[in-house]
Amino acid sequence: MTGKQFSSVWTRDPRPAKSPGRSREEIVRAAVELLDAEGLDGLSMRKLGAKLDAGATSLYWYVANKRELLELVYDEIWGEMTVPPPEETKWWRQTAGAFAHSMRRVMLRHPWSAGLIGRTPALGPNALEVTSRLTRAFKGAGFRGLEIDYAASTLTAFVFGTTIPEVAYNEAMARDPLDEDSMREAVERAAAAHPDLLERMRESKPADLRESREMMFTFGLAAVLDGLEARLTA
Amino acid sequence: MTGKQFSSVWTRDPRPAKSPGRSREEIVRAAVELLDAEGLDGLSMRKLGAKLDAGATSLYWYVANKRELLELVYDEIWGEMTVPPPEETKWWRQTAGAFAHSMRRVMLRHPWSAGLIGRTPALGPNALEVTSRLTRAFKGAGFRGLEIDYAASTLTAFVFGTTIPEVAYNEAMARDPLDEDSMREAVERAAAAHPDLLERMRESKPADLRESREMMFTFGLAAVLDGLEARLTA
DNA sequence: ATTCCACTCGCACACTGTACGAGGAAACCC
DNA sequence: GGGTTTCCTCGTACAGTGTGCGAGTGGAAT
Repeated sequence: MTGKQFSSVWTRDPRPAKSPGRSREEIVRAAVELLDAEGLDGLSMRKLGAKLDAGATSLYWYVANKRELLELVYDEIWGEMTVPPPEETKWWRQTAGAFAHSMRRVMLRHPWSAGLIGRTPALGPNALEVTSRLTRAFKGAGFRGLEIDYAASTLTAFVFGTTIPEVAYNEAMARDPLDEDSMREAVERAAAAHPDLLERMRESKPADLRESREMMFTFGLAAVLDGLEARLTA
Repeated sequence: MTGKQFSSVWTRDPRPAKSPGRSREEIVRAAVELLDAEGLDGLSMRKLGAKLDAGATSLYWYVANKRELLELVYDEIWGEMTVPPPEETKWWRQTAGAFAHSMRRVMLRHPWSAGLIGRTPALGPNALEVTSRLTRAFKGAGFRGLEIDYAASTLTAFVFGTTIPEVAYNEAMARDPLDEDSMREAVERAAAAHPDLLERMRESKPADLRESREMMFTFGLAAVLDGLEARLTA
């Protein structure tokens, strides 16, 4: 009553798509390819049109605007996440952990997704399926009422809160590769006034960056799951 | 050796700023005002110039490019976070919790910061000060070596992983206010095939959104801190 | 008086999302 | 057959973006 109607791609019915000319699926597929190749900023309606041998504005027949296109593409991401059906899993931590790792891997595989997650409404069928499984897993764990949502939110918040900086670093590095040494030196200079930070930096070798992130992730994940479990017995 | 030099605003020396005409501080202050008023997309060099009675390209004397400007305003955000010096705090959870709440409040106060956190290198003096205090707090808690970093990262990942969706929702709502009922109905229709999700939705009243978020945050924060504490005694 | 430096800024370029409306092509009805 | 309607494509245009370039200005130092 107070505002205008909520609108999303998932709200409206899609175009009938009778003729086999172009279709939403085709457009979304091309968009994902473009995004994988050139990142979120690399996706423009003109480029996407060109990739499909179409005029830029032709796409607007299938999609109301770019935001809607992104909503569609966003749901593809959720489709790539593998969450074992909680009913077939003995331990809820197994479901939750599998989801967390899968979500992180998907984000690293499609770095542009980091710019969408959390900012785009996740109402597509794939997103709902994942959310449903997660909900069932936490319910099966023993959470009740709102705490089911809280627990699920806490887990996903950790995953993408951790992964966004990773992705950002990767992307920046891919855009223009930086000299590791000069970077390290610059950071050390900036942190000169903070001996504790310098100490921390010296202890983390730059070589094992990939492995170090993996360790960081499993450490944090274990902590989050432990913390959730603690909330159960309380 | 393998790439080019790392460059950041914090790497280079700022302009001498002799004449009292314009200065970095003034520009950054105006940029923050503009960002608060119009959001991240609302900040353009032309608008910022106009606000300062200057041509758009005049700003490029003080700042190499827009990214550098954003690095500068980004550090302002860190400056607004209040972290009690860990040496004066009895319990590390107090420091960590205060930081978490403060970070969230700052993000809610400056919604545009959500688009910067995690994507922009946090090398400004304010960011370093906060990081240093956090490091000291976790060290004081008993963490050793890399786990100090892991613990701190886990905490901040949770905070901004949780807060980004909040901010995104607020911003979308501010941009064009939506009818709560139509939104709810749309979501219910989308989730029609998932009875567990419908059940969850019906249980959460829309009225107490603000309070519900607060509860969600304290729930998740407690879980994360518990989980970290568990890692200590292991 | 001349040179130099710190600074300002207009113009231009290539790019963005998308509103609009003119067209084509095929499918339907009489 | 002709006429009308529906689906679909796309050229053009508009208002905006970051920023490279080079010309210009005012004051201070020589």
